[in-house]
Amino acid sequence: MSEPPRAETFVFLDLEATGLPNVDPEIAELSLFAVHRSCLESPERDDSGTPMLPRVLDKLTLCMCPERPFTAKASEITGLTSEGLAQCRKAPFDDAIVKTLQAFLSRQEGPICLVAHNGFDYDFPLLCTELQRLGAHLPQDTVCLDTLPALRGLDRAHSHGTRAQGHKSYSLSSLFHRYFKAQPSAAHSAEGDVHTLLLIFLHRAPELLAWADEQARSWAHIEPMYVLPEGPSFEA
DNA sequence: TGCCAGGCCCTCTTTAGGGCCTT
Repeated sequence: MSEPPRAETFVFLDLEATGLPNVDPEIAELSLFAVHRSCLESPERDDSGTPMLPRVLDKLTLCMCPERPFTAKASEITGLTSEGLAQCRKAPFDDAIVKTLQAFLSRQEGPICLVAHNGFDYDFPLLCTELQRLGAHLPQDTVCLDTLPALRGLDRAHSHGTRAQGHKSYSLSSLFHRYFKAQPSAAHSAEGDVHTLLLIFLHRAPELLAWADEQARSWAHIEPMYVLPEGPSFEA
């Protein structure tokens, strides 16, 4: 198998949605932080040596009102409700969102690598579902990196089969706590979780960049989480 | 009443089971 193209921009991504894959969820909030490769290769650090967020950072965060209801748990942890989003006159994930997303990505030097935690099983297929519903596409050379299997794989390689890994948690908050000895801020807001994800990435940037260069998957290979039933569309 | 993901990983494994991870 040939190696993926070397990404020049990494777009860190998180979605908040109406539930888990078992309920065919819809996106209610998305957040993207775009960081050029050069800023990840040599991150700035504070006096204690902790990596800091790059100064040059494009951000995009949008809320949208899904057509289907939130599960109780999804509303509880995200703080989002259909009523609240509707009250603020938020439209669903529509063509305007797609255009904004595409414009955001077009500002970044390609190829782009989308980065999400558990992205292969959640964020990427869900975003793919919403884009497919609208007949929209991302740049053809876009690739994706899932930090969950990447970090597990890196740790496994380091442990050399000594079973040192045990039952270590690889949730976003557990990783952050392990690396920074602190609780992540604003958990389960899309922007908060992207912030946490980016700091986790920076903590192990050289390894993750090398992982991405070898193992990032083409966006074209991402399958939608679910396919919406065929039905008449009365939209103009 | 029953509806209620799924691929990956670990171990008390491989003829399997259970938990993680995302909202």
